[in-house]
Amino acid sequence: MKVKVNDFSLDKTLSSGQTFGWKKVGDSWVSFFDRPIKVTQKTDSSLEFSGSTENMVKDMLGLNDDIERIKSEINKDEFIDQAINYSLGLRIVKDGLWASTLGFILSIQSNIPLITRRIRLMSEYYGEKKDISGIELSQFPKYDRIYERGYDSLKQFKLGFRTKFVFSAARYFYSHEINEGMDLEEIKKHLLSIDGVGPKVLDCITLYGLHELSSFPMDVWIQRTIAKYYYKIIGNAKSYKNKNKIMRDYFGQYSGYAQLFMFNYSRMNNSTGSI
DNA sequence: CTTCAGGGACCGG
DNA sequence: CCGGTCCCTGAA
Repeated sequence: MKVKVNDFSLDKTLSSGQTFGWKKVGDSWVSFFDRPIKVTQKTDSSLEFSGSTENMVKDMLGLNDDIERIKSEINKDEFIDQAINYSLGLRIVKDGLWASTLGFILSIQSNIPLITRRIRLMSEYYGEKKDISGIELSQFPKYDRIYERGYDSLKQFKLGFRTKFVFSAARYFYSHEINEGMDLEEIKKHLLSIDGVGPKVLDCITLYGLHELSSFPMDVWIQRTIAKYYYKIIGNAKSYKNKNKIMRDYFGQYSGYAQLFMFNYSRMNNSTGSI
């Protein structure tokens, strides 16, 4: 099936470090969260997909966002204007609660290639395997499998201090009902009670997992960037919470896109974060 | 060989 | 609010 797109780059979107559940095979990208999906960008304005409905695929890839309006709303200054122009085609994904929780716990003190590899190895061990038109896919590791196979099984992935975080998250999802239909504040409360989910990881989960576009995760790169270019509005605010509020008030309801563009832009000159 | 930083969280003071 | 510590990997 085909879908028309504009201002969209599948490569940029899926390799930008916001999602770790997609793999590039040839010219296509494949994922296996709940079901196997294959997406190929044919031209700048056309996408081909299989394995899911059009609306589901568009939802996962941020294609239902009014990108033109978003860009115009967050374009508050010259710096963000540069970041926007540098990030043409980049969208915010929607990975769902569990996938983003696992991904961003694994992202703690790590770089993108390392996170991607951890997810791949875990998928091969925990995930169901399926053969889709010649491509063998392993399912994204599910929390119930992780929990049931136990803590010791996790050690083989050498996650360091993240091992207990991952297990804590798996156990929490296993024994609590959390879903996207719940009130956002209630979801946040659940997530924060997981050992390994702090303010930054929480913001990543709401932004890239739930597609809550007003979230503004602040990693070390964003913190350096705002210290350099936004010191005037940051003032003497120091805590994560205070700086976060200032930036969200500044960029508004689509702050998340400002964050992604800034991250993408700041990562440009960084070798360790390269793909 | 050693050193150091990588999309932080947690704990103690 | 601040500083130390946590585990592992890859680059220098």
